[in-house]
Amino acid sequence: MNLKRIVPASWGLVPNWAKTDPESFRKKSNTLNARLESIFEKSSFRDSARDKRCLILADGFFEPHHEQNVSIPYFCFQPSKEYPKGDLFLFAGLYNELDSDLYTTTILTTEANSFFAEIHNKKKRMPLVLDQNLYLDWFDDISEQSVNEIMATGFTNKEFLAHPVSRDLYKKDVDANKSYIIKEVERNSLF
DNA sequence: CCAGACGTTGTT
DNA sequence: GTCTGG
DNA sequence: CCAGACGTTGTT
DNA sequence: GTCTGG
Repeated sequence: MNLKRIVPASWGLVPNWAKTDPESFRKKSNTLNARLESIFEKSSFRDSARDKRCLILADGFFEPHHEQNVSIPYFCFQPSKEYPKGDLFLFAGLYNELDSDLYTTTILTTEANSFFAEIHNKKKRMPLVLDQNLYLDWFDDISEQSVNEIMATGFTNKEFLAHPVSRDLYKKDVDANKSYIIKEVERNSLF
């Protein structure tokens, strides 16, 4: 049985071979996300895909919705009875240890399901939000095949909601956690 | 073969 | 360290 | 996203 | 026209 614990990690996985100079690695390579279709092939992710899988806590995220050549950010969240404005969920991700107790991490992305394809209608990708029933399996010492199986089928069945938010989100240095940012904006919404 | 990348997303 | 690109 | 390529082979 | 690279 693996030990699981919640630890802080910096966003942007740094693989072992780049540990000597993480800053220059991150300048050249954006590892904020990893396409799950290729994590076992990419040199930056392969080692972590084998034995450093993790889950990342969140209560919402933004996806761009394109309409008439303009991008409108949508706040996506998972309401529950207890937390109608957005309950916690877990992204499937990979991590690596830079130094003792200093971690870096990345969030897996996959082809959007029908709900997220309507929102993220250009690239049609979405983060892999893992089904509760697979949290433990994800940490196990499992084969590449099993990992692929979990990734292919493991997106949560719980309902997501989404609403448009201010384009201020795209301004430099804006704090996406400010309440006005996640507030729904008035517009002729598709949803 | 050797040099260079190694990654994803899409606003300003 | 290993793969990709020229 | 926009600018630029759009092709193949593999030695010293 | 479409893909690739930055």
